[in-house]
Amino acid sequence: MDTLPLSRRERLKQERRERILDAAATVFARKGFHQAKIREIAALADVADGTIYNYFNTKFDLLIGIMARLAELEQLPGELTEALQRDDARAFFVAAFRHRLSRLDASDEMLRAVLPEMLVNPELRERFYRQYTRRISALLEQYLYAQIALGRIRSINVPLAVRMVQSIFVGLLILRIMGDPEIQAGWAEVPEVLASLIFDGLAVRPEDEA
Amino acid sequence: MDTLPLSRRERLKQERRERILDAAATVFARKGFHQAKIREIAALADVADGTIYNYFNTKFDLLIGIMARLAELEQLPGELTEALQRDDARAFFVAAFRHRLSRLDASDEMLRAVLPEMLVNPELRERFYRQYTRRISALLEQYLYAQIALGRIRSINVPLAVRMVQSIFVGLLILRIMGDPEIQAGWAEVPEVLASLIFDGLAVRPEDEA
Amino acid sequence: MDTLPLSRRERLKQERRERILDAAATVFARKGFHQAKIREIAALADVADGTIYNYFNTKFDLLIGIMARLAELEQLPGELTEALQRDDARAFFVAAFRHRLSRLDASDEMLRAVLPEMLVNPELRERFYRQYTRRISALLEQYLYAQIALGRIRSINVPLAVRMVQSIFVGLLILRIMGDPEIQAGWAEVPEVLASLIFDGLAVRPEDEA
Amino acid sequence: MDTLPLSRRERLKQERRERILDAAATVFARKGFHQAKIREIAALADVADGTIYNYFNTKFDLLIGIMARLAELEQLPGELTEALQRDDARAFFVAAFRHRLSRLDASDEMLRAVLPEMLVNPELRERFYRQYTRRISALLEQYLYAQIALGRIRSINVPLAVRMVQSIFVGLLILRIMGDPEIQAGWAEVPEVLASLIFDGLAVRPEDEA
DNA sequence: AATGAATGAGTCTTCATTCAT
DNA sequence: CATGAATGAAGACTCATTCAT
Repeated sequence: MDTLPLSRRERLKQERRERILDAAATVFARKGFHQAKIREIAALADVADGTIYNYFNTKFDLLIGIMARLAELEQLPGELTEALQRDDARAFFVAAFRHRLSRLDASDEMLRAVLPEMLVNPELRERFYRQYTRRISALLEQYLYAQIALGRIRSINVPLAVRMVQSIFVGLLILRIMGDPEIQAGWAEVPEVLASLIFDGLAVRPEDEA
Repeated sequence: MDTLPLSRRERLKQERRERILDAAATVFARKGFHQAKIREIAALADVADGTIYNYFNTKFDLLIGIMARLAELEQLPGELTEALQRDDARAFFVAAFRHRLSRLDASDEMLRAVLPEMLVNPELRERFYRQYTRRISALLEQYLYAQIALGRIRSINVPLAVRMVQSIFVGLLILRIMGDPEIQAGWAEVPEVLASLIFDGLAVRPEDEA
Repeated sequence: MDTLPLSRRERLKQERRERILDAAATVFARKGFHQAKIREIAALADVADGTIYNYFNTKFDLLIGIMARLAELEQLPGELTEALQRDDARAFFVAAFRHRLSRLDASDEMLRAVLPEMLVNPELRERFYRQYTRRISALLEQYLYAQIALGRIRSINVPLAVRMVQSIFVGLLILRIMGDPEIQAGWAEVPEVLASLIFDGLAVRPEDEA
Repeated sequence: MDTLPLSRRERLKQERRERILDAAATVFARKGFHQAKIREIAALADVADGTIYNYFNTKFDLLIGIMARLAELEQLPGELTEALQRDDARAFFVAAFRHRLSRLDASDEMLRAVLPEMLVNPELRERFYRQYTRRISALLEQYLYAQIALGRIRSINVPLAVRMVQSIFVGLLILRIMGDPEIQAGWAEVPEVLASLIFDGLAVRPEDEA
């Protein structure tokens, strides 16, 4: 966000901070927060143990740092807004799903780092919810309301439907972490199948029977 | 499973084992595996620290024990098989969803205890996947194939669709853990909305427009 | 010592006590006092853990019990007294050495059980010294003085010489515990070589040179 | 061995390591390996408990470290080689015995620390045997063979005789640990009496009778 | 007396954090 | 600021001993 010219020293500090966060995300994702040792993170970031504490007050703050980054990544999806204009509602959904999946991919490591601890730590949980989950919910709600207003999708309990769609993404992430082979093999097809499921529904339609 | 009359001593041991597992699930769910202290679990189970080790070799084995219980709970869903016979496919889905949600409720604490650590521990993950996730997937796949064969739902990529449905439940569980207020408020309506979403789809239907 | 007829019950108790001591000696010898677990001893003695405490107050008392047995074994060596009468002093020494070595063999397990802990525990050490080491020293001193009086061996610092001879046996025991292959291979020849060393000496004698 | 100038930090680390080993040897010698608490060792070495683990991985490794030191002390005995040249075989033996006894004195605490545990722990035993006992045996054997070749001592079963001589030293060490008063009082005379015993033998000689 | 499960004090070891250099 | 060794609090686990049955 800040693109002002920084002094060389400032820039180095910034870089080092990033290196530390990267390392932390990697190690947290690999071993979990509690199994991860500061020493490992320091080694991976190629700094001394103590140096980490010049950038972060506690090990926990590393998690907070990672989460902040995650939130940053959730930029306004200009592409989506564009897609929204298009006529084909189904195509929009496929695009939207694909977009979110790619986001998941991009932040996969960070999510793996943050998620498990979040389930367990109320403070982290609340932060995450405020900075991340709720934002996305709000965004999705807007989309749905808009689509409904445009007459492109049926009227539905929007807040709940949004949670379910979010649930799917969260759940997919977790099934993937769990190593489900079907998910891994079919990852590329997920957006299409998801659209088929959610947009078309499972019900047999008159036209299908035709 | 074994309902033979046990000696008094045997019965007491069985009970104590259960009390310990209950306590472990509660504390794990509340604080997470690593934050949970054996002493807390012992206190809650009203036994001495050492007693726990007469029943479980390590703290980790408590987690395994909880997971085994979870798997046990996944009995054959006789009710579902019944529901399957009914004509109304949509009603079946609502029933099925309601059934699974109630299962989630019943094992909520145990799931909260096991899930976070599972995301982080490969051994646990694999066990859970084998004992729990995969079983449910298989069950769901059977249902879907059967429903398709009966012409009650459209043909679809079954394995992937099943993962998505599972994802929804996993995701709902997690959103609920995260304390999302909409989920909590609308929990009772979830089965219906879910059916509407997945069975009917979001697409505007000709008849809707009528 | 007590050969009075005991009641059946008394006899069973006596036997059980012996079984426990045997088991303790075996396990102590194998793993050392601190590594040995009461449970192992109980298992080997084929009694319950708690039963051991009906016979001995503490684990340490098992060691004391073993030591008492060792002391009992050190009976008056009638054979030696006989040998003492014989003319051939050298033959006497060989016999005496052989006798003591066989004693070592007989109480090998108990010695292995007691010795290491003795080096470390002053109470045990003192007991052992009083009950065992000092007795043997006294016996040996008598022999030596007698032999010197009979003109069969040279005059020498008897107390110190006795300690050295004892040292040899203790040292041999330890080298054997350490698994020295030469000792093990040559064990049978030890008495002869020892006599050659101690009785004849290493010095070249005029008659040897002849 | 390494006498290169070390950085200040390196030197401090070296010193601290030595201090820890010293403290460990003292406490082990006093209480035995299992009775010794890390906390005591740390207190005696004037470091924090955790610091010990910056230098040694386990408590057991302290024992290994002590043993390594013991082995280091067994330098080539230049003095002995000299003594070997002298004509008087008996004087050589006295010198040799005195030398070894002084070695024992020097490493007394370390030996007390290591010996009892060695009798009980196969790994330690084997290490000690390889690094220490066997080396000394080999050295002694060389001496004896050389002396025999020089015609200064009688031909004898060298390997076994060497074990016996070693046994004496081991045994003396143990009798001393046991607090035998004669040994302690006569310690200074031991080399002479030992030479008298082993070199001259106990047998009455013609010249003695003269 | 025998049993064997319950007890809980005791200890090694880990590792986030501090701080002297 | 970077370093990395020192710190010491914390906790899982062991096992001799007790005691209800």
